[in-house]
Amino acid sequence: MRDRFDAESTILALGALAHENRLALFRLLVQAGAEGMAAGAIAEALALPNSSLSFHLAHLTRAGLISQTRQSRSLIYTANYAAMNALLGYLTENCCGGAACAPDAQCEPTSTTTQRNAA
Amino acid sequence: MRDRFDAESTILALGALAHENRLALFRLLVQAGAEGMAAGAIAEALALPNSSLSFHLAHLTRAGLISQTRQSRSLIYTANYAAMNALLGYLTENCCGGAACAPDAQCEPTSTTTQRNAA
DNA sequence: TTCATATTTCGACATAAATCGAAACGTGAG
DNA sequence: CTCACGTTTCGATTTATGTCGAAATATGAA
Repeated sequence: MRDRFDAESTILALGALAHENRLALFRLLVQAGAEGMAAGAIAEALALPNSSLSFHLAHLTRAGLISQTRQSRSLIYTANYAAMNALLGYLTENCCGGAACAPDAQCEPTSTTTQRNAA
Repeated sequence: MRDRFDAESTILALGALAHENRLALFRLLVQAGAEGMAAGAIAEALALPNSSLSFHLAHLTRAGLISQTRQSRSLIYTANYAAMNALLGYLTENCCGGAACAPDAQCEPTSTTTQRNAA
């Protein structure tokens, strides 16, 4: 994943997060850390019908904020911290005058297992 | 302006910024600093019809990201740095696991005149 | 192969967002 | 008062987004 966003990627990411269910979904995946969560577990946690959830997952994926890996029958989704950092980077650099802003907000997964974020 | 955002304000602000014209508009106002810009000047800079611009200005205002003051016949719009900081604060605190994030991105207007941001 | 499970895609619908000309509004000048 | 100016609101239209059941796809088990 690229670690800098341009205006277009930024709009895509902002739009992806600018929705009640998707913001909650992304936060859930952030909490879940590097292990991620299966679609079914997410649907249950957020009390969403599978088809609706799938729609939102696709939206966040398109924006590069989350990614997918298959684990047997389940599809595991994980938050993409690099993309989140890129988004914050763009906002602080381009929407705060560039001047008096904190250089870069840097975020890392609260990794609980052995796997690390290979984005 | 409140200096912490909750999920709802965050969604509103994200949605406001998640649009080509509005992101450009907000950036323009950030560059303009504390002096702000008149609606007409913005319309010209962004090459937008007045009515379209007005729609976007209202959207950003509703989200608390910009504010309005009258100066004779003109309406002057200025970026609301406090709101931007609140947004960044929410994102770093709630969407980065809270843990390994930079404490708070803090942004200040690149004030060129004597007035300061009284938000 | 046949079946159950996990998840996505499709289709139909409802709702919200964006666009922009024309008309209305507020403000100051003559 | 009347007029010009800067800006917003209105109205009509187009386009995009969100929702969710039902059907389709992919994986693994028996």
